Amino acid sequence: MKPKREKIIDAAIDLFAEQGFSLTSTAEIATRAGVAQGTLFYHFKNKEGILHEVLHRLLEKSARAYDGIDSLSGYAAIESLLRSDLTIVQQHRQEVSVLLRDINREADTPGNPTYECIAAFKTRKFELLYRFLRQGMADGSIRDLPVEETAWFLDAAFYGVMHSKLIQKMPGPPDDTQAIQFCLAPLKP
Amino acid sequence: MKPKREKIIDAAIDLFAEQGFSLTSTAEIATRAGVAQGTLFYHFKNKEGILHEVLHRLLEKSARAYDGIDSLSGYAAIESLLRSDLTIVQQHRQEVSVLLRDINREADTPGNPTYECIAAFKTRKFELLYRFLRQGMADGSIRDLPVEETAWFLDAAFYGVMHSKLIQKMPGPPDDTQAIQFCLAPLKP
Amino acid sequence: MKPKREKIIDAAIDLFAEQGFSLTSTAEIATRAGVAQGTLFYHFKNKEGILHEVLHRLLEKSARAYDGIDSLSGYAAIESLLRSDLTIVQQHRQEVSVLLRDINREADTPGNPTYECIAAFKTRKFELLYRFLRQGMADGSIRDLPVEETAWFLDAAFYGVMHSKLIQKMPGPPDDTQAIQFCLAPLKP
Amino acid sequence: MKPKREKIIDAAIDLFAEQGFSLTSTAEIATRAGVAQGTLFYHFKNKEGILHEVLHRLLEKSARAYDGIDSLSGYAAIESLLRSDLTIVQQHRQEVSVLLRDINREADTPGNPTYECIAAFKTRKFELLYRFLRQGMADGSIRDLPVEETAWFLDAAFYGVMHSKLIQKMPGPPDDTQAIQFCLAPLKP
DNA sequence: CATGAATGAGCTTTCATTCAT
DNA sequence: GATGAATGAAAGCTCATTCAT
Repeated sequence: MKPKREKIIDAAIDLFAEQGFSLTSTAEIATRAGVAQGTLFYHFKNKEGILHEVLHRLLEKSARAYDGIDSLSGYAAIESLLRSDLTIVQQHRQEVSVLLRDINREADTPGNPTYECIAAFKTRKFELLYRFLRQGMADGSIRDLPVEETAWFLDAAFYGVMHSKLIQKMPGPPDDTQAIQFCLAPLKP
Repeated sequence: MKPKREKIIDAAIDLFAEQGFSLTSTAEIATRAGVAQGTLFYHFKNKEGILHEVLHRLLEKSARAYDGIDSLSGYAAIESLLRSDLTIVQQHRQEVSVLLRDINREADTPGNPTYECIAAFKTRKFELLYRFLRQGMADGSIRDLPVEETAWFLDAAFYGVMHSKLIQKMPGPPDDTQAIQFCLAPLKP
Repeated sequence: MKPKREKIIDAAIDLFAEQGFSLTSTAEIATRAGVAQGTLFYHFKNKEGILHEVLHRLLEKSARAYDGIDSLSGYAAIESLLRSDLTIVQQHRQEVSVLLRDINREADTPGNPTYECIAAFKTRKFELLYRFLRQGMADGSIRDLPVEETAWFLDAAFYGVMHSKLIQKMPGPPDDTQAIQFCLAPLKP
Repeated sequence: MKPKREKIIDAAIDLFAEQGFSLTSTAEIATRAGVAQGTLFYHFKNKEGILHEVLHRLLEKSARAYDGIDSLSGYAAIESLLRSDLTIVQQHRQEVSVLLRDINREADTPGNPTYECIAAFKTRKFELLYRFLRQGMADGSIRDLPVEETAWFLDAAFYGVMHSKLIQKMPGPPDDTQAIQFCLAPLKP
């Protein structure tokens, strides 16, 4: 049988994804996981600790997935980066939903470990976006644009697309490939 | 002096925008508004009722602002629509922050009046997007694209841009005009 | 009918005196006071706040009672001071029990308002003890002794006597007058 | 290496002395002792059991130390008895702190083994005090006083002195010899 | 001997809401 | 119109203790 620690995480992911962090009670998590309330606090420091573990795992994996991207045209690298994110989303719909819901969450203040976790990931992502954008402008695969603002838009648009799809569940979304093409449209020379 | 009802709404807007709905207590609203706790429930059915009024006013105004848009090329109409939203954002930063924070909020379920309010606005917005996109493809100002998916993207990207700016407060955002150009890039023939 | 705030304090005094602060639950206080649990936290910031009010009132009264002492021989002044304390004890057995029990209590750390309250009282008491001891040595009613150490002993011995009587409930205590004579024995010329 | 049982007791003594019994958790004891939580309950029936062992050892030793006192003037015997206690305090500051803190503790009710332990020690101590006081009054080294009340005061004053010094940590204490002289002052003929 | 995962009763506190005035 | 005292359900969390290994 799965260890109880994992059962807690699984239950929490589902509940956080459906209802958000603050509307999910620890009692609910315990019930869904099939463990006693106290067991949550044996395995995790507090409720926040469960969220942290979920997001930490997700962001670690996301960041590692960026490592493979390389030696392409700048445009193709950007495209790969978005595809990499998309793959994570497909594999971890629920966890990503948790992230999207609670990225701008309560107590999400510098010093908070989860905040730092997210900030570190964002920093890494923007480093790559900057590098690839510059590379693309050099190799001609991307047209001339202000690097910082463009990276900002790519991140924001991708966030919006994922949020509309996973959280707001707006009907009639484009398929993933097309969504990426839309986001990348401003880069085309 | 301002009627207490308005003072409550003003207080609630600020607090919801800063902290989100669920982290703001009714006691906090009462204190900030300078009224007694009971007064909130004299003027509003419940806490949700305050939020509803805030969002209702905002969405009414946003929808009315769409009325002026007309008789342009399809592309220019879409651009006007986004500019209209942008104007609202500039005039009502705080209220928009509330909307963005809590659009995917607790109890946001069909039947809930606030949900219906948002749904009605979205329906109206998409109607216009569909019409203008078709118009633009007919008049040649927009290249040939699947209407529904494109509208979906425009809405999602705009949401992402506003969220990054107002809620996540990501550094280095493009200015408003450029942000709109980025969103509209896929439409260019 | 007594206001609920007072009923809470009365209930708390009895329970704290019997069981000590940390072994008394807020549920118990509420039940004994005949109010709902939430009512405690409407009237007091937290459980500690109730204790603070109890001790604050007691120490204020004790300190005020010192004001009458004056214009006697040093020895008689010291005696009056101990009698003053004794009168408070007789009038407020339960509250004094709370103080004796929890004077060396949990979280009783500088900065804590209750701690400061007790510290201020002790400072006042020692000021008087010092003054009266010096006066007594000058007027010959007290024999020559190191002032600081003697005051320390008077306070400690009186504490011990009250503790044995009220908390430890040791059998066979001397009557109050005799207890005071015992404490004062070292002062006799 | 020390057996784990002893390491647990050592850890408990320190923690109980610093924080008191009820504010010290078994988890804390286990950590400080470097053993697993379960190990506590292998060696002791429950948390109370650890306290019992600590106090039992201390009181045994204190009582044994009384055995040497004899064949002196009554006054000298009383003085020896207090000195004996003082020696124990010097050798076992921490354990004595535990006793002073928790002598009037939770669940300290007849029937409780720790209570009986303390009661037995007190009985023994008072037997000696009575005997020595009578002896002193007979041999003229102590002036005529009611035996029971005087013994009561000696115990209470000594308790107060130790409490002020070890627990309340009042500044400016007399040295040990002087403290004893103060306590004994009422006995002087 | 010793472990440590697991428990569940109990704790203090928060808070939206009610209602007599 | 407005108040504020009062409520009670529910929250997150602690902790002594048990038990299979």
